[in-house]
Amino acid sequence: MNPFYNINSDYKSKLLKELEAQTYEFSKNEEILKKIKNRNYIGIILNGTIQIIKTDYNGNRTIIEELIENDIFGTKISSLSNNEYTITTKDKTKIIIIDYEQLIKVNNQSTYYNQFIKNLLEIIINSVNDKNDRIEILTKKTIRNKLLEYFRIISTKNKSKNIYLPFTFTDLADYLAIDRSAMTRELKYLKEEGFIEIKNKRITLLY
Amino acid sequence: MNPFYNINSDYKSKLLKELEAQTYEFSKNEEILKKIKNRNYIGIILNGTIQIIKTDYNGNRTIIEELIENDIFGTKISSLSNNEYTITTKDKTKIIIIDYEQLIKVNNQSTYYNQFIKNLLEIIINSVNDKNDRIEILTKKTIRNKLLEYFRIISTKNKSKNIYLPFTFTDLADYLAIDRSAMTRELKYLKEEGFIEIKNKRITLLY
DNA sequence: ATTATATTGTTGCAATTGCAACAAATTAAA
DNA sequence: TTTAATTTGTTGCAATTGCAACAATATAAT
Repeated sequence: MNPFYNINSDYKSKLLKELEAQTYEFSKNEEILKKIKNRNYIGIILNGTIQIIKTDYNGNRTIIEELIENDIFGTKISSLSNNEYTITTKDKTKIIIIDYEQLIKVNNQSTYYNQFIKNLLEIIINSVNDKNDRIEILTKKTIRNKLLEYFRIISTKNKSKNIYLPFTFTDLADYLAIDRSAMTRELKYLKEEGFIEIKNKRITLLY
Repeated sequence: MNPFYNINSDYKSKLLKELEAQTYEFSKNEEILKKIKNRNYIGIILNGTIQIIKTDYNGNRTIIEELIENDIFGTKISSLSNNEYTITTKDKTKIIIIDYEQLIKVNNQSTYYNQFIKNLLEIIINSVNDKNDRIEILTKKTIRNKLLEYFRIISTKNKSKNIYLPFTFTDLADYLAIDRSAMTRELKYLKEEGFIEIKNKRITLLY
């Protein structure tokens, strides 16, 4: 869903001006937004891809989420107040930053403002779904069950037995919060037992 | 935050009527809402406590979340379309159910409606925070680190070294998605090593 | 107050996992 | 196209964990 759905471009400009929204552009593999960490903000991705990455004191890297065009993120939405987190672009990326207090506290009764709030509500409700999926996976106790749950969710979402990994296997292990080599081992067993087939980044479910 | 913040009781009634909201009352330990599972809804807890509980095919029970007055839940917000999930009351509980499509699709430009949407937005943004915390914990690899992360989050939230468990140890194990007996063992080690002190449901951090 | 139910504590053991340390293969950069 | 960097595959081994099966407490119900 587009955050500016049902808002024409004149009103969109007006809205962004009223909210004192800032537009930023970043190139590939840039770590962004280190500066505004102490403010409470909501960000909207106009185009490109970002990853929210966590690196703990041991150096363990975990991909918290990968976001694309029209996804939103922000201090409250993505645990970004914690400074173990970084936001990194995967492509050339353009974003908009809106101050959260400004967004909520402003008393604007215009149609375009109300429509915008409603759009944000829909987007966030959908993003909560993704977090629930992640929790669903992480609560599985074995590596095998985490993998199968991950496959099930993607397969259901795309109505296909073919799963195209949106990132590397290394990243997948981070996402599932498991050891990479142990994951590779388990994938091998799943192949040997005839549950799946793997060709590069495409995994096919045979059940 | 109250979902009806800044909406007086006349407008509140009007709003709920326009949205065809349903009010339900349940007694303690009732499993609720089995009937409306195929509709997409948002629920608001007026008073009481509910738990969203998941029981998988192995019979493993996991508390997904515990919600109280003014919290909201719903199909998209809480993975409730999956029928491994149940909602159970912990106390006498009163809730309101609003049809999601009705809420979003209706074209109502009244102030109270817009205020309500805005309130829901704020509530959901805050609830996303809780899910992030849960993910934070679940991505820790050892039982010890899961426990310490859980303690850290509660302690930070309440600005206190004393943590009062909001549920039983059995439930805590479910919440952390770990084996209960293994958790008890790890808590014993943490006590022996002088990191924590436990008295009934109060855990004191000694570091 | 007695009984029934639920929670907590404990422990041995097998299974699973993370870790470390590589080699092989793939992808990106110079 | 050669070199560098990253990703993938593999395996032994030690550490962690889940599981099962209880006993001991604590809480709730009659």
